[in-house]
Amino acid sequence: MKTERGASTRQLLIDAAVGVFAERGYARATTKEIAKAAGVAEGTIYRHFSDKKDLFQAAFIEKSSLMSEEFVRLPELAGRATVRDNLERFMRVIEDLEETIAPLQASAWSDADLMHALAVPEDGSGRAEQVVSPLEPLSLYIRAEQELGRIRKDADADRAAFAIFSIPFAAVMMSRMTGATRAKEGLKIMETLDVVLGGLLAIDTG
Amino acid sequence: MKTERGASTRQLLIDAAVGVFAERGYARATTKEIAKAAGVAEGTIYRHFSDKKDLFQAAFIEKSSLMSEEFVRLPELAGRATVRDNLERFMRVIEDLEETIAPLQASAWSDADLMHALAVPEDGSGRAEQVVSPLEPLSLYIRAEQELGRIRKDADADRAAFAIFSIPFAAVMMSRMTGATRAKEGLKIMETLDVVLGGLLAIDTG
Amino acid sequence: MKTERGASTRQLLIDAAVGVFAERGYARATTKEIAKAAGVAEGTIYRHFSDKKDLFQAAFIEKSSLMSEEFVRLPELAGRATVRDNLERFMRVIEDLEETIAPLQASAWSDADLMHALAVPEDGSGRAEQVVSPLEPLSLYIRAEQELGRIRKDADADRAAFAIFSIPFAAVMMSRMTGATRAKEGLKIMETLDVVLGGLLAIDTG
Amino acid sequence: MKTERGASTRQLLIDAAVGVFAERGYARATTKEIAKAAGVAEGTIYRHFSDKKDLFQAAFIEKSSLMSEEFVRLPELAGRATVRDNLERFMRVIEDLEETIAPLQASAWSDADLMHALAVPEDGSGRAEQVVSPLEPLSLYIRAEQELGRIRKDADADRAAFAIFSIPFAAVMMSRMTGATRAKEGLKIMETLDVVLGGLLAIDTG
DNA sequence: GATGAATGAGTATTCATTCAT
DNA sequence: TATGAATGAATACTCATTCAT
Repeated sequence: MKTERGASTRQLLIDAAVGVFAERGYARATTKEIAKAAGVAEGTIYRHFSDKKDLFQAAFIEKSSLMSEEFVRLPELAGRATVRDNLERFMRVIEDLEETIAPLQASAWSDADLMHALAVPEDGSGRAEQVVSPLEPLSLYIRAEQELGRIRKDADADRAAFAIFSIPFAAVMMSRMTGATRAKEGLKIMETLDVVLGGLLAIDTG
Repeated sequence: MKTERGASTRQLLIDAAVGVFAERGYARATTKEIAKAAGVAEGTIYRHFSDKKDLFQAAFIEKSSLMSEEFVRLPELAGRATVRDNLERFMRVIEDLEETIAPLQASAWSDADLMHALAVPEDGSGRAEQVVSPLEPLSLYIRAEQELGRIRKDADADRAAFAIFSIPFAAVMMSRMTGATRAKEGLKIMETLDVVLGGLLAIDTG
Repeated sequence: MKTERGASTRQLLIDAAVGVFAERGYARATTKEIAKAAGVAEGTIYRHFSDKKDLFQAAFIEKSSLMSEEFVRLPELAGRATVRDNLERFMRVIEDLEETIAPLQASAWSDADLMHALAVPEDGSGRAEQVVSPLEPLSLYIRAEQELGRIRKDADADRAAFAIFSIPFAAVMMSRMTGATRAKEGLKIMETLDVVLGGLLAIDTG
Repeated sequence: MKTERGASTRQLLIDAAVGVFAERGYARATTKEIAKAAGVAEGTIYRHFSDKKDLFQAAFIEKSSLMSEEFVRLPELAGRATVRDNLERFMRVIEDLEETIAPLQASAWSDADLMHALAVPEDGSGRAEQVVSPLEPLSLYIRAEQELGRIRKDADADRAAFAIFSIPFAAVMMSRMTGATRAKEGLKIMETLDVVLGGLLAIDTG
């Protein structure tokens, strides 16, 4: 689009789409409803996006990118404060991230084409590259702390990152699945983190 | 169902529905495809189920129940073999469980009515009650091992159960989301479990 | 379709389609109008035909086949009556044929896919084989008369067939193009035939 | 049009429209494509033409007129060169003419309004009158040659003109209908003309 | 005059559900 | 019970036309 008007309409549509896709899922979200939510005519969608899939993709990338910026800077925390505080920060961000993105991901769940579109954007613009997996910064952070001696060097950093990541990820997913609106509190993320930090096995020897 | 024939048709439909719903998601699964997979005519579905939603519900309960039986017996493992082996067994079962049920859950993700149907079955039979959360048996097992001294008594059993459960859960979810067909292997569940068993924090003092 | 009911519905649709396509052209003919003309619901079309193009094709083949049977037998006329009478018969049949088929052909005129579909039916049933070009029987007839000495042996039979065929073909086309409803009479087909039979060039020598 | 710029834009649009209408047919030609072909914005079309139909009409008249000029002068050939050469020239011109106009005519084929528009131009300028049927000049030419004794006087000139005209007309139409891109060559126009020139009937007596 | 974003009625097609057989 | 033809509301997408800039 070449005008400001067009650009803002595009944004209106993306915002509306995020809401409608998250609420209804990809298949049940209608272009009619999205257009209405954006306050434009249905046909207007197709001036800005080639089809519904393209709009979904744009909505997904938009939301992912917003989070990414904050995320990428988290490994800088290494060495500051305490490991526990830093990991809590990671988990909170992952929680927010998933809370926003998971509904969109899940809404695409069983559409093979859509899944593929999320992985490889059509226009080859490389915009998807900006979407950083939450695992990488976390892995980097853990490695940095291992260097600093605050995390056990015998732990596999990538596996540790996955173990940590899984907790808020599962928490968000489960709370949506069970329909709980505020399951987070009940999930006591910090106590769960403490289990991972301390380990489970009883130390046999004195 | 009053006749053998009717009962088996119903079962054929449920089995077919589980497969189709899991593969395509609720919205994209068509009654035509389900009927074809079951080897019956489309209209036959409506002799056994009031509508598509009802069929979905039956399929969901069916799968959930099947898994539950195996699951409920797992706590008996306490004290036998090693904690690590037993937890691996738990994780493998959770992996299988989620691989079957997660697609069904996710397919209902953003359909309010469908969500409600999963929580409160229409016929009031309470059959849904049979659907045991994977967390409870795991929690029971951990508590049992704590009694036996093989798991640290200062760990919160419920939180520990959630931490363990999250790993295969997230593994299955992520592999579906990224479209990976066999991401499980790459996820190295056992190494991840070891991280949780051993803990992350470096032990400061000698 | 497996029932009589289905078969007759299919025929109703083909008949309705022939009318609507001929009247409105392929692009302007709506499935809604065709369904209405057939007295069925719109969705019913898709139980019998995979899409609009398939319906068009069926309508086209239906009409073409009807004519073909009569056509193929015309070469048997060779040697009987007079050449002029026989060629008149050919021209009348071509006239009828084109009057029925031309509207359908023209309606597909600028749709490349549709054109292709007319040439090569999707199902590979070979039904299109039945659709005989009007040129071939005419060519056969001319050759037969050449053998019998009633048509000049130095004339190229295929070219002669095309020259004869062109007359009723152009007559029908032109009358539609100019919107004339009964241009045929004005076109005086027989007088035009006489021109071709007698030749145009003045015979130079005495 | 009052300015140079406006006039040339109008012409650009007409030229673009001729191409697009001929290629796609009226119904499938989009204003967007025509505007793009003309190198102007879509809205610009409506500065010069009241609607799509009006543009079509202008395109049709334009092409018809262009051809007419060349056509009208052809009867002057009478007496020069050979009848065969002159008629070949006629046929080639008719071929070109139909190749350009036939797609436009056919594209209007089954649109009653469009047909009417071709017959009676909206602006009442009478420009349509300029569109000469190809038959008239040909008929004039034949009559002239009959006077000169190079064409049989007993032939009906109007019918002879139609017989000649039908050949390239049918050739162009058939080649479009069968989708053949270069069917013309295969149609051997000259050999077909020779059939008409020489006549078909065997001359029985010496 | 020219632009191109916006419009919204219109279109082919899908699919859960009904019902006569 | 089972069938499968028929239904028609719903949906993504198109495109001629309008209009603010």
